[in-house]
Amino acid sequence: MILNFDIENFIKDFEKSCNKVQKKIFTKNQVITSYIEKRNQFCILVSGNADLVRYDLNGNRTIIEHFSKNDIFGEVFYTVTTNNELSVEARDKCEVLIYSYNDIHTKCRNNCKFHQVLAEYLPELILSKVTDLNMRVELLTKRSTRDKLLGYFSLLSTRNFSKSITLPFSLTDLADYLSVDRSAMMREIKLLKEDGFIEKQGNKITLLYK
Amino acid sequence: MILNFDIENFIKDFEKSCNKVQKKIFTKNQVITSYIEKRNQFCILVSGNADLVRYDLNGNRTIIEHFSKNDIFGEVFYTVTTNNELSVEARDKCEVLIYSYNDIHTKCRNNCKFHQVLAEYLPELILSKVTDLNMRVELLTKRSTRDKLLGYFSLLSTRNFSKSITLPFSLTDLADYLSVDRSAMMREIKLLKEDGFIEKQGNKITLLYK
DNA sequence: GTTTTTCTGTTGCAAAAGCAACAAAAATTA
DNA sequence: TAATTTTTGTTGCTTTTGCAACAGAAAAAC
Repeated sequence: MILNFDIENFIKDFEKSCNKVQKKIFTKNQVITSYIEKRNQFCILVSGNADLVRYDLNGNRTIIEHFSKNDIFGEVFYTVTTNNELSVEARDKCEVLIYSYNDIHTKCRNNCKFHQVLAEYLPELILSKVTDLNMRVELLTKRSTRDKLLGYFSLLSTRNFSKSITLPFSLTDLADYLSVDRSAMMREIKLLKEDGFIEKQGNKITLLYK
Repeated sequence: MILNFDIENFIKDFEKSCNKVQKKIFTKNQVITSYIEKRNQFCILVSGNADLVRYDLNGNRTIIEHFSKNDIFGEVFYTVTTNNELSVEARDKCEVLIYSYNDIHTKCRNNCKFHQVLAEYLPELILSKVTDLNMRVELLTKRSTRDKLLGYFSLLSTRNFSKSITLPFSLTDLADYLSVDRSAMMREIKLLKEDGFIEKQGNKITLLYK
């Protein structure tokens, strides 16, 4: 997430100014949080990578969202229904700020600097999440696996200002992210190579089209 | 969208206090706005229904989002890429507030009441959009047409506190919203009836499960 | 009230995607 | 470094979905 302010510096300066905010460190594969109804947890990922994951009744795993530095998550953003088992899993070492977002109008009792600054930047943080989610919807509404793959690749390409991209996660995870069967996706990647759309070595992909 | 404040009253009181805000009325099938890069339009739907629609190169139409009273939209929320043709179309008579969201920190020069109140409620408005989008992602990541349909039906059912629901749009639109082929969706609805999951008369559906 | 348009419901066939299973490669852990 | 686990790549077969086309119903326009 690209922001106009440096969240890391902001945190360094203020994290100790409010005792309602917790900073926690998680290691790879640890569950950072599970989404539980009626709790208003709000988290900021200060460093590392994490995924919001759902396991459905058929055993399918879906990566609902992928989080990297500066991304925000937590059940404030989610209407939790009982048929979902949602949790945020650390992909690598993660530093996370956790606090409860009860009401934007209720200022922190301490009237601390942390909450003041956060309140100021909150709209931008959340707005940035909205644009992320809209891109996600854009991707998921593509009708075919091929279009999902090409859409995802060009998204990364645009972000990195380069025709060469490095996938931020494994192909297994990519399938769970695009919500398609892994083997079917692998087949489609092979066809994309054969049809001259892409070149691929490991998790590095070069776009040959447009 | 369910909010803690009444946007309609808010608008009645303040809409004339700021000359940068426009109120426009649209009739059925009119294009309210097209998403164009680098313009920061922000819109509030005061009344009526509208859809954010994309037409892809294969002629497929997708309803990216469905908007009703109090929903917000505009390209501030969207990273517009050139391969998308996105526009918001009025489903019926729509009252829309339109203004430019350049920077949350830049206060309106007039220092008007409108912008003051809006700035206060903006986080809530946007937050509510995030939860909407998350539900949309939840739905779109379902693997089969059947699961998408059942997921959508239970969503409406939960919202209305009733096992009987009335679809907010036509079946043709529903297919475009779930991003599936209409005839395939109709077949699946038939199977859901035959399997005793639902009952259907017109656009009213009764859930028989759970 | 008639015409025109849109929507619903259905079907046969084609194409795409899912499933299952396996071997090889790579990465991780012991 | 060896053993174990995870990931990648592949394929044959099955199921699901998409496409195209059409008729009747419903809604909208005239």
